[in-house]
Amino acid sequence: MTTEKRSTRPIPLSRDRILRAAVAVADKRGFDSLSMRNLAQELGTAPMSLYRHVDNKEDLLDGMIDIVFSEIEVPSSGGWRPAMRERAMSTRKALRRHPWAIGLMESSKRPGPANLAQHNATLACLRTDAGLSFPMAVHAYSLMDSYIHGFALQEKTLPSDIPAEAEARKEAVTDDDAAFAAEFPYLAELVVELRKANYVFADEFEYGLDLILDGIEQLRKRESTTAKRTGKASKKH
Amino acid sequence: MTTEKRSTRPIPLSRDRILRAAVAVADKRGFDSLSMRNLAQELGTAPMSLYRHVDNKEDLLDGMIDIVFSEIEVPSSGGWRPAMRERAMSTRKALRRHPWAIGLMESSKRPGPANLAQHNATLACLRTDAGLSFPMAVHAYSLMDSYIHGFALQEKTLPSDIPAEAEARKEAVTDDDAAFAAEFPYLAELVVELRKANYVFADEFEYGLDLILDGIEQLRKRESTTAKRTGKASKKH
DNA sequence: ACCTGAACACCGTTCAAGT
DNA sequence: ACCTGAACACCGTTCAAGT
Repeated sequence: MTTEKRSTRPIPLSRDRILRAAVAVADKRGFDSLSMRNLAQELGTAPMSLYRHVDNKEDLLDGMIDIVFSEIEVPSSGGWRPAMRERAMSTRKALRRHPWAIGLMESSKRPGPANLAQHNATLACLRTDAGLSFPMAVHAYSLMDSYIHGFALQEKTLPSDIPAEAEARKEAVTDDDAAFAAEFPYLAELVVELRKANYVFADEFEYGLDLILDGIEQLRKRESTTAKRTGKASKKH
Repeated sequence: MTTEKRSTRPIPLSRDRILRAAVAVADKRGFDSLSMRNLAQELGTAPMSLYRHVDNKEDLLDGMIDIVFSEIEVPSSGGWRPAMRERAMSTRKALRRHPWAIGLMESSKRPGPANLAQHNATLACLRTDAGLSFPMAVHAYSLMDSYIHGFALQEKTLPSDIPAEAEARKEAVTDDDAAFAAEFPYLAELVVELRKANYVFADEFEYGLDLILDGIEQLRKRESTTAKRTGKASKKH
């Protein structure tokens, strides 16, 4: 009897359950098809029932975004470089799982607890483990996150693993193959070369990431030698 | 009389006029408030009249995006580095003017002529002026565009010129200032330091850009010495 | 007091009725 | 043949009517 009752009204609605369902819908059916009505149906309730646990759709999105942040590994100890590298890889993986979050993670007017914890831990890593001055830590942070989110953005909309140009050309072919090659010779080369090399854009990520980490490493060295030269005045900045 | 007639039916509708009006609406009133109905009203026509010049809303967006591409300076000759730098700055400026374009420029399934010309010229610059091998040119391209678009993405949604954390903290203050500083000490430091330094996020762009250009410069050097060592075999790759 | 169906002001797009 | 108003299937959210 208790079982029967449970099957009729399975699980009580809660903010957490709503948020997780919303993430699942956005992942599975795409962000555009996530609507309050749609979500309510998924949960077996009326659309208006959601508004008891969620202020409005913006609030719903804020909650969803913090779930994504909670899936990103906080930079561990054991050297700033592997820690920052791991964080970058983890962020990219999370954004691959939840591509709809890419435009939204930077905005969120009232960042959730996971968001704050993630940012705090990353700053701690750059300041303490990497030993960067405050302005340098901000430079490094901005640079890395721009790259990570920008890469995720490019990756999101690439039709397959072959860049958009390849697709473009495939359509242009119907018009005039030779004319395309004449007008855009370097794009034509791109298509041929990428196909020849069995290119996968996804592999590009680590290449750029390591180049950036090298650059930050250079900053560190430059800064620590300056610090030695100018004495403890450097600690101020 | 002719004047009177012209004032009643001012300018005939055209694809170009529709696209420019759409860009203006998105710039001025925000992307979310750009609707076919809204746009038609702006142009003084019925919503359905637009469909004579535009397949659907997706087609409209494709056209708008190519207008943005047309505003980006094609990399000029005179050294790969200033050329690529100029292109980056120009792209960032265009994305600042049209923030709604950020998520969309990478996607566009059928890239427009300005898009193709821009990509072709950039590849030409990397291959010919910078003298990079094909795979290295792709690395450099992916890296730069990830950074540029990622930065634009961060910049778009930052409430003011002060990072989101500052705003977050401002709200957290109402709760408990000391508790926030205890839980997120590095974020608390961030807020204090940024305010002290009169920090403007916009200035961050060139710092990261130059670090990346330095990295690409390194790649070039490494590649040209390898080329010397291994002879013309390097030309193959 | 709590919950929620109907209603409102919007969408993009189809389609048939008007010229 | 061309153009376009009404209509359709959707939105997020308000609000008053139901319990």
